Amino acid sequence: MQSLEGWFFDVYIQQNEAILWFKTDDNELIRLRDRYKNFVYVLPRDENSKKDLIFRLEETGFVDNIIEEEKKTELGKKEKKKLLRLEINLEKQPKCFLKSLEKSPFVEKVFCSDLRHVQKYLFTQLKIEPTSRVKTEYNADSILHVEKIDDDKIVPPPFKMSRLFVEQKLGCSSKQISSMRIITNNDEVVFDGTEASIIDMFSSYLSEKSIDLVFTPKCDSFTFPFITERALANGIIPSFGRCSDKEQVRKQGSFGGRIFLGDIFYGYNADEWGIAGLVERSRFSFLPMGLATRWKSNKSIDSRNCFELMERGYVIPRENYFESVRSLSELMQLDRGGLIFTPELGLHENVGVLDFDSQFPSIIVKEGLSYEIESEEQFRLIPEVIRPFIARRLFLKSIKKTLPKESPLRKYCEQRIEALKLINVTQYGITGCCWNRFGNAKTFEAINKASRNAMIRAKEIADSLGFRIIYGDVDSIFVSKSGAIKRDYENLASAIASETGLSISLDKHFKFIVFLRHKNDCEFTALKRYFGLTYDGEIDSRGIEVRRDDIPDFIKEFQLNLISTVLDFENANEVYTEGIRKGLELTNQTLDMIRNGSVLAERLFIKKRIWRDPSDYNVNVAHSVAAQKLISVGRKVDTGDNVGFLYIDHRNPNPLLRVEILPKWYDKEYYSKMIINTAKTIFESLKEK
DNA sequence: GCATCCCATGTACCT
DNA sequence: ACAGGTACATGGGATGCG
Repeated sequence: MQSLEGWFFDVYIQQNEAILWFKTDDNELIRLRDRYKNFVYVLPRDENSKKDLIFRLEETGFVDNIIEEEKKTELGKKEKKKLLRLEINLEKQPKCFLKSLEKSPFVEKVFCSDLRHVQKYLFTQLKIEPTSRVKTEYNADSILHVEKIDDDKIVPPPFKMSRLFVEQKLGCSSKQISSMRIITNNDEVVFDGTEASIIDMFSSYLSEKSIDLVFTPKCDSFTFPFITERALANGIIPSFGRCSDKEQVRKQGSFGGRIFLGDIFYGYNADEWGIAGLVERSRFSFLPMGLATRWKSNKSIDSRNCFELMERGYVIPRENYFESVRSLSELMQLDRGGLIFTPELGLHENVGVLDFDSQFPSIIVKEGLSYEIESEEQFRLIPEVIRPFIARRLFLKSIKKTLPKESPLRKYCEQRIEALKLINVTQYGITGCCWNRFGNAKTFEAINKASRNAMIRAKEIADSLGFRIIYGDVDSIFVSKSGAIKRDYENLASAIASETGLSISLDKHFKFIVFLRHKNDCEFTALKRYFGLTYDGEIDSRGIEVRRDDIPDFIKEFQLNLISTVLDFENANEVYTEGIRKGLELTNQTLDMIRNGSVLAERLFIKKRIWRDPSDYNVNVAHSVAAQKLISVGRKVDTGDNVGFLYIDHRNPNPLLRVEILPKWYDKEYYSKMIINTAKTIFESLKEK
């Protein structure tokens, strides 16, 4: 018998076996095997059907074993039902068999049939989350025992990740690889030459550097199929794993000891720090990293839900996409989302921003809100699932405070916090979602209602203590009281916290904050748009040009400078007089730069995302024209890609001549207007009073 | 023929 | 396949005016 201590790196199912990879503390990857038997549960229509069913199942040869078990079949119901557990032989490719089972007249319902094998193995056999720290005992290459070891370190497991970028040859009729660029931590290598040599160098690189994770944009939809196809075209049999296990990349990116990650990195980044966040997501969702980067919120949370339920004796119903039909009157009184308090236009001084911490997750836990609203049991799924992850996030937040700024440890910590934040908050989003197999619109509405009540309560308390509500959006309130200091706002937060039972704290303390005029409807104040200066000297803003990725760098930099120029004074009066005067000066200087052509065209690039196939735009909008131009020079553009362009002649009657994808010159009039609009954002709600 | 208004389209942002 | 709420620029047709 041998044993190892290290990290549970990956797992996939091959035939009737689970293949597990561990990374030891000596940086060695070890491949071990474990038995795995696929199974589903069946509820027969009645006693007679059961006998018929068992008889017929034994004849098919798909089923190795039939066991009668008592299981809970419905969330929130105590009742257990007698089910048949069918153990299915995977070598016979039982897909059609499962379909016929669902349709069989003897069968009332089939359970656990739409879980992946790897999920069934993890949830019912191994019961350890991928990426966990483990101690493993094994004999030859067969697993005897795996045990989880607590891991509360901030540093993630030492998985080595490379980022891969594949470039295509332009202008060729058959697409070919022109080069590959690989970045591992701070080392960058570029491979070029013949396709065969590039692919060869890539494979060698992976094994020589002992890379564990490969991240490449559009892995499944483009990059991976592309390099595989090009390898084959060059007579190379693609091998990018550490062993010759059957290719699994299409399903979950597992390649025998190496994982090609998908491109979902919500709340964290696909960089050297991002592994910490990825590990959190993988552990939460109880999925190997390949799936954790491919499955979006609904499926990831569903995965954790299924694990928790199976642990408690439930079987998993099939997803069904039919939401119960609602009458018009029901739809009319549907509970809407969060509450917004409309702000007063213009400049405010001394404003405190109080934020409920993780408002929706906290409400779910505090009120015990879950899919099973009228449950017969104590157990509530969503609170049970969220609670430990709220606690973990709070723990990490407290650690973060002790870590020096810019330190690697702090970055790891932040990534973990971000990943958990996203998981926790999307729990709310999926409660009423029709793709959620447990979804329940009433639950969604109950959470909304509780959120609004908390806001209303917060407002009442603030009012009663003499604070003025300046603005509020879903889980934050902006309040002011003349002469109030930081301490007063903190006390208000405590008062609200003890009244509502929800944690709330002072997030920012603005010296000046400006709420803006609605540009389309200028009688009103715009929501979700403001800028201001805190007592710490930080500029903060929402919604305006500086916050937008489709605004050129030059413009954003100008607006940021403008805000500091205007607000950098002791009192409101000075802002209205000196601030505005200096701001106008800056605006005119900047306009001159645009008009005399001294701004680099590169700095005026506009970046927009393409949300549909470039060919089916109805209108010749600038970014669609830019996409068409990129395609015409051989570049690949699909939905989700960013296109960069700049206006060269925005009034040209031919939409194709308005924009250009290469920086040559720019339309001075267009960008002057942009500067003016950007300045207007700052000035227009300031000028009166 | 031109300016102006309104509306649909399309994208991005906020929590 | 996470939600709802919101702002805004742009293009293009309809409308009005001379």
